[in-house]
Amino acid sequence: MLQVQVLRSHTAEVKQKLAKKQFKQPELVDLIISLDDERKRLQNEFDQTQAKVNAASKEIGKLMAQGNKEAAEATKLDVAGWKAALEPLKEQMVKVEEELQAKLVLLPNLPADAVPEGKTPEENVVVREGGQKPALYAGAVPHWDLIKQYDLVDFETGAKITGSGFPLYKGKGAKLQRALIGYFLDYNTAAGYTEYIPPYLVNEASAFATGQLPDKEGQMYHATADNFFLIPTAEVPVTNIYRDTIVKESELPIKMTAYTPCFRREAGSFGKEVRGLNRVHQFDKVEIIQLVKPDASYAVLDEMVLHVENLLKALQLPYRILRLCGGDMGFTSAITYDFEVFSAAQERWLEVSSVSNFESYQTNRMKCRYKDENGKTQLTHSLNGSSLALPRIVACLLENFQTAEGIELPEVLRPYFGGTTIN
RNA sequence: GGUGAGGUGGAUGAGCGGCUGAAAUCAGUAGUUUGCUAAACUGCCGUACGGGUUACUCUGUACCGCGGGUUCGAAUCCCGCCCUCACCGCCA
Repeated sequence: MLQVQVLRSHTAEVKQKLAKKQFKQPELVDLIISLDDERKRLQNEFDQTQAKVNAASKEIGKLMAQGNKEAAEATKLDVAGWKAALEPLKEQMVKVEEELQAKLVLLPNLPADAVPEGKTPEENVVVREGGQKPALYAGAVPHWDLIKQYDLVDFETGAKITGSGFPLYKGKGAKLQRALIGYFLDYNTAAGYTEYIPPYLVNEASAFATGQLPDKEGQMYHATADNFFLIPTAEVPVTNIYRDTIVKESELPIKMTAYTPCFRREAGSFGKEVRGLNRVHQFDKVEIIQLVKPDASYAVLDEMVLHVENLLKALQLPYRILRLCGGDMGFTSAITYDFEVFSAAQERWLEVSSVSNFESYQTNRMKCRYKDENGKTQLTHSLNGSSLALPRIVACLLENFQTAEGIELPEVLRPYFGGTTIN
């Protein structure tokens, strides 16, 4: 979340940036500042009264030790009076603080200057394209047909076991998943990312820290008996490794990668858009995450974009990189690049990665800080990106590399797949 | 799941109603000295939110797993919860 201090010192600028993100309640900023004023006032009054109580309590101890019982009893009466005053103060303080917090989490992150103006996905800006769109042979079909033809994924049985959107990978389909995960992780660790296998369920505090709560609970599966949430992305458990920590400056940047299944309820959409592997409730993804010094975060963002781009190049997939406009960005992000690959048989661009800089928005919630060279404690910046999400990569691989004889996998995957062709 | 023990600052670990925001040791850090692939000595060394100054300093409050309670006063007593460890049970 945003820091109240920033709202205070750059009020007009904050409102202007919120508008770029299509945020419609600029008056919240003023409300938050006035709530914070009230909070300070109450705390000041509370602290001063509490200080009197503390001083008197010490005095009582001394008087008792001297055997001056009368004076001690008299002082107790004073204390009783102050304590009576403290109670309503405390109540108000808690109330104001809760309200302040409740309002503060409603403010999305501020967009970076480089973020284009715009409301809808149509206004996203294509930064660059790469790779070659393949010329498919005459018999080419969409991936859902290929999946049937080669018996790679059994959606019907997945639906029987759980529900629609829970694919059952099978045979070479399952092996391809494993190959991709292995390749992606090796690619990431070679670039200096430390591999993790995190828990796939998280508690409320973790879901809050990365911004899934309070307002995206509808997106997550909720294990109510224990109040755990199934992770929608590895970002949640992995970023939370550093919740409530102060790291040394020398430890930065912290680079982490993890494969996890991801669970998303994705309520409300259907049809061709979600056919086959285009959109599912459970999917596999390898994520990269960095915690860095604030002044480094934009260079790191570029580095991560390049990292993902090179991965797509290695897979020989036609791709394009979009800079999302203010209205299409996520709530917690300061700037986001989406990566799309061209699924040749569907003739559609499919999103396979999203790389974002969150600046200090997540780390402020998480209380992830570092000590700078002056010994001052500062928030780190956090970034993450998919490297990569599997289902749409699979869809694209199947469609783009199909031949009459089978699917000829790109070079880099062959050692992991243990073969060259799906047939 | 059952039983028992325990959760104190970066680590180990003392304190078990007021002198404790917290001993000691280690680690860290700044310096002094001797000198050499290091040792000795000295200082500093938690976080958050305030006040005041806004440069350093100064000052208030809160925090000893979390939340409540008792008390003039709680790390210290009581209750609930969470977590860790050990043993048993069950199990991939």
